[in-house]
This record gives sequence, C-alpha cells and structure tokens, in this order.
Amino acid sequence: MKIATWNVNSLRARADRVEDWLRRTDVDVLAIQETKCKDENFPWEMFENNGYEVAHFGFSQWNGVAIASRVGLDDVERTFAAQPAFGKDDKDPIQEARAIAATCNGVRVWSLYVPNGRSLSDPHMPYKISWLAALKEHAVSGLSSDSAAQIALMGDWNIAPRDEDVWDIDYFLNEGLTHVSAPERAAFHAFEAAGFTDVVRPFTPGPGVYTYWDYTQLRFPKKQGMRIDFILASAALAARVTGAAIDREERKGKGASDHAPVVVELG
DNA sequence: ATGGTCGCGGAGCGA
Repeated sequence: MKIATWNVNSLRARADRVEDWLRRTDVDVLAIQETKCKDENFPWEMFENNGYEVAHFGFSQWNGVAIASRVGLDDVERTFAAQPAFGKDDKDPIQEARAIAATCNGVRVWSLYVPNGRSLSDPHMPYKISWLAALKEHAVSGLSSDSAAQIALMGDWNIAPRDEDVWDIDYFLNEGLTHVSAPERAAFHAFEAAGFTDVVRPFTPGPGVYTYWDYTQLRFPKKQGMRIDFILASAALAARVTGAAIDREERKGKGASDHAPVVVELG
C-alpha cells in the first residue's frame, strides 16, 4: 500500500495535475492540504472517475483538507478534540478547516494543515503552538487506548525541525523568520517524544532535500527550499514502512504547486 | 531547465 501527502495550493487550480499524478503514481491514499474551496466547488468527479472515495473539510477559500482513498474511507473525523479556534481582530474565533481523519485499510490517516504562524510576534504564532499541542494530545490518546494503533500524521507542518531543512539557516535566524524557532521545533519534537517518527527522512537524507520552494525569488531553480511536509508514523505503522520518496519532479513546470508530494510505501 | 509568485475573488490578504 502506498500513502502520500500533498499541499496542492488550490485543488480547483490543480485538479488536472492531481489527476495525472494519481494515475502516474498509483497511490492508494492521498492526504491533501489547501483545497481552498467549499464542498460545492470540490472536484468530486475527478476522484470518483479514478476509483477514489474522498472526504473533504473546507468551508471557505482558506485552508481546506481532504483524504482520497481507494482502500476504504471509514470513520471520517473533522477537526480533533480541543482543536483551538482562531479569529483575527474583531472576527469570532472558529475552528479552521485544517484537520481531517479517516481509517483506510486499517491505518488511521490524518491530513493536517498546521497554522503558518506568519511571524514570530503575530497572534498566529501562539495559535500555531497551541494547535500543535492539542493535536499531540489527541494523537497520544489514540496510542494510549491502543498501543498497536497504526496512525499516520501527514501534512504541511510548517516547521523545519532541523537546520538542514532550510537552504540557509543563518538567513532564517538573522531575519527572525518563522518555521525554525525553538518553540516551533519543540512543538514538532514533542510528537517524536510521544512515539511518532518521521518515516521519510531515512529514505531521503539531506542536506538539500526539500518539500517546498517559495514561488518568489526563483527559489526552485536556485534549489532554495524547505523540508516542512512530513509523514509521522506510530511505531506499529513505522514498522511496515519499506520505502519513501519526495516527488521533486512535480514541483517543475507551469501550474505546479509550491509543495511537492511525499510518498510512503508500506509492506 | 525556470524565467524576478500564485490563488482567490474581484481589493487585498494569506502563504
């Protein structure tokens, strides 16, 4: 079985590209982030025509997550317990469309779009940290009730946990940029301490291996990217992993997402 | 191996 995650940066703008990719790669489960649409604009037929069931969680042009599967899609869960709400200025805080889960052939799959943080001093940053803490508690509860649970936490984590996960760590630190700060990294490492491991890195060692390249500043041709999309697996799932890859080719050409798909093969 | 961003929505925000 092959499972994958991909921040597509608008599913409507990328539907043809996603369809081509599904046909080419033959993945069984795809966790999608940034669908950027409501249900009424979701390309349901594209998935059905290719043999995938799909569950979507999106209610505006922002965020939006989905899971497509051709090996079953059961017990769909939208948001997680105690997921923090966020609202800017005078707007009422809401639980944003950043998390959806489903059970696919025995694996509890999460499609996650972690808040960006925006800047170190922005209210979005404490939101990001508390969002991750609540997600970790929820993931841990899934393991405490069943230590053999196969759980895949997949998505755009918006964190570069190691210095080699950005093209120039000094640039990020000197500019005071997000994604590399100590609190963000601590929030990520808490998942590892809780028993979830990055099952992709062993098959895609760095430095210079990334999953995201900003559209601006010619970041992709200059090979200036960031590794911020991860598949974290519980122990029982990690034991099944036989391979992994980052599909850098998919970042090329006109109409590409700024993120590459990340794929894990299970035995 | 691209071409000094892109997507949504219809201005400006978010990434």
